[in-house]
Amino acid sequence: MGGKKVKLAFITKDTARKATYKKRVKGLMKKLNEITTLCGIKACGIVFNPDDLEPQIWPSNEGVQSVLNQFLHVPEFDRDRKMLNHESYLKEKIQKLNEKLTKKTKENRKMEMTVQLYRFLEKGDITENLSIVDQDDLAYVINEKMEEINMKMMEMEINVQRAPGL
Amino acid sequence: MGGKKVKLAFITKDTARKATYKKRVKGLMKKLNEITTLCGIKACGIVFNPDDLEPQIWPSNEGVQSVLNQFLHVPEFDRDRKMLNHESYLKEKIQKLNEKLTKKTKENRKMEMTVQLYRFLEKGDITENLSIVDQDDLAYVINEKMEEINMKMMEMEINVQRAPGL
DNA sequence: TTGACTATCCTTAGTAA
DNA sequence: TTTACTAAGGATAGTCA
Repeated sequence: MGGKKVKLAFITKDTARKATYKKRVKGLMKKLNEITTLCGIKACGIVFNPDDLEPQIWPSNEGVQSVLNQFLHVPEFDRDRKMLNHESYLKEKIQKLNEKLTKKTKENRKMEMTVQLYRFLEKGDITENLSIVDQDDLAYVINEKMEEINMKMMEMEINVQRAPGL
Repeated sequence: MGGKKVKLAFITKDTARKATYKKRVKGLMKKLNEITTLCGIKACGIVFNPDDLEPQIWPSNEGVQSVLNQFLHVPEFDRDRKMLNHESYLKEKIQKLNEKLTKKTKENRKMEMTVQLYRFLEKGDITENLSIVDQDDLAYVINEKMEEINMKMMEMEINVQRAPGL
């Protein structure tokens, strides 16, 4: 029935460890969002999961911005180009480029989702909550909504990273 | 007594906010430590506190660095390239090599991005980018960057199409 | 200011569907 | 595999020393 005390040690059982990882990453991100909101500060976290190869980064603002920074760098092109005169190497390069393209496309889709969420934040579904007239309550509802959206974004990122074939 | 439910909103009272900050940062770092141990992964957290000037980092700077260094130790690209001297060997093994190189390049690029993120967070453009807190500005920046990304993608497609004819 | 206390709320390990 | 549940342990807001 859950809730047992857990020894602070590596969980050897694979399924249990992964389940714990998922739950705790989610919890961590929530905590980060909370301290960010409550204390009006900036914070971020990075988790390197060997199973995913790709680090998980949060929260939203800095996360998005740093992701964008990464997009701006497309390294390795010039360095590799000199190898293109060898035919087999050329084919290999094409393969690499295609893979890069695929990856970029997927990342781009992820970005689009993020942008959509931010637009949703901007314009706001506040009209849903027309019954609320008190300003404090309204601000609170908005905050909760933002939290909800942030959590959804983070969950989406998890799902995207997990997607087979990425 | 304590334990009251707290609204997720900026704590305006100075002393209360600082007290909460202190407690929650401690809690966060503990959580980070736990997930690191339990799941056998690497993680780090950075909290920027305007009052402190120095960001709170877990684990230590050196710890974060060493974490990243681990990932930087991907096998050398040049070492594998030497095998390409003998064309016959290359043709025999080209398929395997393609896969191997592609995989390593991907890993390498991911790590480069990670390092960029770390640098971005640690020293770099934090102050620059922190100025963007307004949602409108953020959305605008995102849109701008997405255009740049699309341009890059187009460039990449052109390169891919050109390559076979070179 | 810090540290200790503790009622109350929160997180989550284990389980089951 | 994910989702839902919940007992139990954990985190912490308010308070006092």
